[in-house]
Order: sequence, then C-alpha cells, then structure tokens
Amino acid sequence: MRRASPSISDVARAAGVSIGTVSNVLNGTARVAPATREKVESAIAGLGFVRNGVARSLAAGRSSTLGFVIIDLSNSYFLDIARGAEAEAGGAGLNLLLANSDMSEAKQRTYVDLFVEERVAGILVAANHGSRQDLHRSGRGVPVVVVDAPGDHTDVCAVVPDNELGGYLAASHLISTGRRRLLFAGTTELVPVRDRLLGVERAVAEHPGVELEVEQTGNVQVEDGRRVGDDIVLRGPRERPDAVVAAADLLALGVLQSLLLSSSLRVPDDVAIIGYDDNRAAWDSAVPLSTIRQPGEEIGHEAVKLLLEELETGPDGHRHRLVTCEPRLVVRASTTG
Amino acid sequence: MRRASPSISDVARAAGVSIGTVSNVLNGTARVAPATREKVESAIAGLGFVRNGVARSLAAGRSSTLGFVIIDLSNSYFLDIARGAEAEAGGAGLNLLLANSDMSEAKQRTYVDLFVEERVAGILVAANHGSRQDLHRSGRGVPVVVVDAPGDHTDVCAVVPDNELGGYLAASHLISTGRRRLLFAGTTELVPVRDRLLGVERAVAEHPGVELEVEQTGNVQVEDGRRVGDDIVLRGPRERPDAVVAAADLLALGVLQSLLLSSSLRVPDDVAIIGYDDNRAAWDSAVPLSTIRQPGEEIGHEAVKLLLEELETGPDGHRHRLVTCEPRLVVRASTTG
DNA sequence: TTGTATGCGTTATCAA
DNA sequence: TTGATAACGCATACAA
Repeated sequence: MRRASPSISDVARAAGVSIGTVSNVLNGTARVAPATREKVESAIAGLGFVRNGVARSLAAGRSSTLGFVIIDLSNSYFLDIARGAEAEAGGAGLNLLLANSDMSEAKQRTYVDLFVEERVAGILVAANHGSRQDLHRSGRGVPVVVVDAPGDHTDVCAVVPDNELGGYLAASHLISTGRRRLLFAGTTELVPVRDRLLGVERAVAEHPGVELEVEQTGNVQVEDGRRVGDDIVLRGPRERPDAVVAAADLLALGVLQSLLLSSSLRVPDDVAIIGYDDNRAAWDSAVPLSTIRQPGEEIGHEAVKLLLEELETGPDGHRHRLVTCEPRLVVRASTTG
Repeated sequence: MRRASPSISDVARAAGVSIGTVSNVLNGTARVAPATREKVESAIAGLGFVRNGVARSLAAGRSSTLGFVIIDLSNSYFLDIARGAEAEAGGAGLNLLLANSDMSEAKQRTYVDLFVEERVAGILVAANHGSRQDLHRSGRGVPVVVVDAPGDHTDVCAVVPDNELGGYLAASHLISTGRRRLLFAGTTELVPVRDRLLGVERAVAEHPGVELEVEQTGNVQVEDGRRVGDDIVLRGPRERPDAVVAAADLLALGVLQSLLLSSSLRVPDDVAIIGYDDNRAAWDSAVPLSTIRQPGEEIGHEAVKLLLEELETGPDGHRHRLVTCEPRLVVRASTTG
C-alpha cells in the first residue's frame, strides 16, 4: 500500500529540521550548512520525495513551463519550430509542453485556455485560426507569441518565415544555373504561397529575358504535382518550361514522379525542379529534390526569446514585434546535373 | 497597466456572494439559486476571470491533465497514438499534453520527472529507453502506461502492436495473390522487425511450396531499400523473388524506386512489394504501396483506458496488464495488378 | 544558519 | 441555498 507522496514537512520531520530549511536546500536560495544539507538530502532520498510543482508555482506565483499549441504536428516544419523553442526554453530553465490542435480551431482555443488556466509562464501558438487580437486577449495576462501566422503585430508578438525571400532564392538559383523558362506551380489562395510567388517574380524581373508562367493547382499535394507534370510532358519542346518552382515539396515530388514515369524528359537535364519546405520526401525521392529549407528551429528560438523578453519587461513597457526568419536554399540533384 | 488576474474572492466581492458560492457555480457541485448564479456569472464575465488550475488541483488533490512523453514525434505512428489517447482522454474529461523526448533518454527522464512533479493524473510513455521497472518507479505514485515498448509487464501496464501478426498478414496476402518466392528485407536487430519476420515465417510455413529468403539491411530507410532493389534487378528470372516484404514503408519505397528506375521489372507484375507502417510516403509513391497499418489510434485509446482503470482502482487492487493491438492490411497497387 | 508564520487561489466541510 | 473556514504543499519574508 503506497501512501500519498511525502511533502516537505515530512522531509523536515525526518531530517529534524524546519520546512524552511528543506525548501532552501531544494531551491539553493539561502546558504545552508553542509551537514544540514546532507541530512535533508538523505531524508529526501529515503522518503522518495518529489517536490510538488503545483504547490510550488502557486506559492511562487510563477511557473517554469511554456506551452506550445501546434496546428499540425504531422508537418515536420512545426516540429522543427518546437525543437528550436525547446532548446531556447531549456537555456532559460524552462520546460516546453506541446498540445496538438490538429487543424481544429476549437482545439486550439481549448488548449490555449488550458495553458492559461494552468498559468504557464508563456504560450506559443502556431496558428492559422482566429485573429491575433483574439489570441492576445485569450492569453488574459499570460504572454502569447504567434508563430507562422500572417497578419499584423500590434497586439501580439509574432515570428514568421520570409516566404518572399524563399521564392526569390528558388528562382534566382534556377536562373543562375541557366534556366530561362520558369513555371511556378501552386495555389495562390494560400498566403504563404502567394508570398513565395512574389519572390519568384522579383527574381524574374531582375533578369530580362527570363519568362515566368504560373500554373494554379488545387492544393499542394503529390497528386496536384502529378497533374502539373503530366501537363508538361504533353507539351512540345518550345512551349515547355526548363524549370519548375513548386510551392511545396510534395507538389515538386508529384511533378518529378510524372516526368520520371514518362521517361521522355530527364531531370534536371530537360527540366529542373525545386520544391519548398525540405520535407523528408524531398531527400528520399528518386532524384533528390533541391528545396528551400524553412528556418523552423530559428523561428522557435526567436519565438521563445520574444516570450522571455515580455516576461522580463512585464506587460507594460513591452512593445509587440514581428520577427522574420530567413529560409535557406538547399541544392540537390533535381536542379544541378 | 494590467493587474494580476482576478481570483475567486474578487468575483465573490463583485457579485456580493461568498467564495464558496462562486466555487459552486464554477463546478456545478452544489445547487445554487438561478439569480445568484447569474450575478456570479456576470461578475466573472465583467472581471475576465479565469480560474486558476494550479490552485485548483492543489486544493482538490487531483489534476485533470495527462502527460504523454513521445520518443519520436516525427514518426506519424506516434502521432496517431497521441490522437487516440487524446480522444479517449477527452471522453473522460481529461486533457492530454505532449512532450517530445526526441530519441534522448535524458529528455525522456526529464519529462517524466516534470509530469510527476506537476502531479498530472497519469503518464503515457512511448519509449524504448530504460526498463519498464525504471519507468514505473519514476512514476512515484502517478500511474504510468508504457506504449510500444517490448518487455514484460509485471511492474507497469503496457500497450503494444502485434508485429508478428502484421508480418503474417503481409505474407499471407502475397501468398494468397499467387506469390511463391518471398523476400523479407529488414534488420532483425530491431525487435519489432524480428517479430514481423516471425509472422512472415509462420505464413510461409502454412503454405508448402512457398519459399522465403531473408535479406538483412543495415537500417530501414529508403537508401537501404534501394540496395535491396538493385540486388533484385541484377538477378536472373530464376533467382528473383516475385514478392518483397519490407520491414518498413521507407524501405519498401527504396525497393520500388530501384525497380522503377531500372525499367526492366514491373511492379507488381514481376515483383510485388508490401511495406509496413502506412507512412505518408507509402501512398504518395509512384506506385502506391500496399502496407500494414499500425493500430496507432487504438493503441492510444487502450493506453488511456488502462490509465483510467488504474486511476479508479487506485494503486492497490490494480494488476498491471499487457494489451496487444492488431495491425491491418492495406492493399494498394504495389501488390495487385 | 535556521525556524516561524503568512499567503498563494482553490476545494470541501460544516454551520447557519 | 449560502457563508465561513480549514486544508492543499510550498515560497518567502522576517525573526531568532
């Protein structure tokens, strides 16, 4: 029969000291005599005492854990953000707990509320639901930082990737390796995709003689890419692009599969392909895909930094900011023969 | 200037009632007059009161959140388990918080300890580090259920997939569709893979005339699969298997890519391929892969059920159990022409 | 260096 | 139906 977990006063009694002293050795706050410390420590070990974090944060009025509400954990990009956030938090002695909102706005709300109720030190939200104002208000005092969500930043701090730059990098790479007829594939209904296209257009504009064609896809999955690829295969050499900028790796993968199956076009000889995101799928494909790697970890780091900043300055004196992180070009076989 | 969040007593004062009454409307515990309830509720809304879960669980002596320490969130299998666990927990009015141990034994320990300190109602651990005894002890009173880890179950409840059955299902499917020369690819250093092979052997043994060959791979990644595929391509028609059971989808994907690139062998006409896990990669491949789908969600459900059971009966009177969940065959184009 | 006492925001018990 | 009050386990300020 296992009794309820021992408390500090149990430890104090066993060690023959006061609870204040036990608390001191636990936290290293005040100076405590080596002999006393030892007594306390052996009492702790003997009783199998584990300090109660609940009582701890109630008494201290602060918590040492951060909450991260993630919209899509199956996307490795968000996991990278979580890794970065975890590392940065760890450096500040904070733990990071995750919650999977799984594309559901209701769940997102539920978990944000949960973290607020649990009075975590701060909340990260990887969201595309609700306005930032809503998120800020739902924080109700506990600082919130939004990650990877478009919008303004007057009410809440946010960290986003520079999608425009990513598009620019992708197109510039293709152009600098001699490509002149670019096809951008993706759906511009998605804001990030729209931004990527903007960057592609900027790169093209810088190079007279380079042409750009935009092919709208319903979504950015493999099957959408296959359709784009099938379309390209059917074209004559004159109407055919010599490079494809896909708005996402899965899309690029579909294009690649289609071209490879047709066996009439070679990658990258006839058509170069570059994706976006650096999914695992990108480096596992038959021809490894060049891509734009999202600055996931960096975003996580920056987001927690923002949180810590707000934690230090307090709600007043804190000015909400927007931090932008730069993606990076990753060159693989699909763009360089 | 935002002041500290209002407490129950602030609400009580604003509503002109006692804190006990506020607590009652908050929890619906005792009967409270409609008029009083209304006063309290408008005070809550007016002050923007959010109840303090920390004080709540300290006073109540119980928490309504579960912790799940996951070894590899980038594996969608574990995410499925989390989904199942979340659903089951939600049904019992519990929330599920996640922690990513990211293959690190130290992190796993840290997060288990954190959850114990925070006195969550129960802990799920998807682990392959440490013995189950260790895990049980580290729970220190809060119930722990281990998920997807081999070993005995005398000290802690556990839920595992039936890998032997999975292997059996895969091989039986191939045999029943006319294949007679099976090649099993994988590394038997991994216990789950070894179990899958056992099932394959059982199916083969049931069908005299069917041959089985085992090819050891260093790992179960795409590149390992490519090597297997390259090997198959080089063989003559007489030494060549007519079906491949890959221990994992990525492995199967590599085999597929190799065969497709060679364009001398057709899938599934010449060689059928079946994978394991039902990764996204499996349905996105050029020829959609048949596979064995892990019972992830079911495992999550069962794990939380075990936790709830232990929660109800208390530490005594609870007998630790091992629950096994059955994987399912998913037939796609790679095994049926 | 150590002990004592108060309060953190709830829940829960008992009176009113 | 409501109010008063004692825990819950700890941190912390202050006294010794």
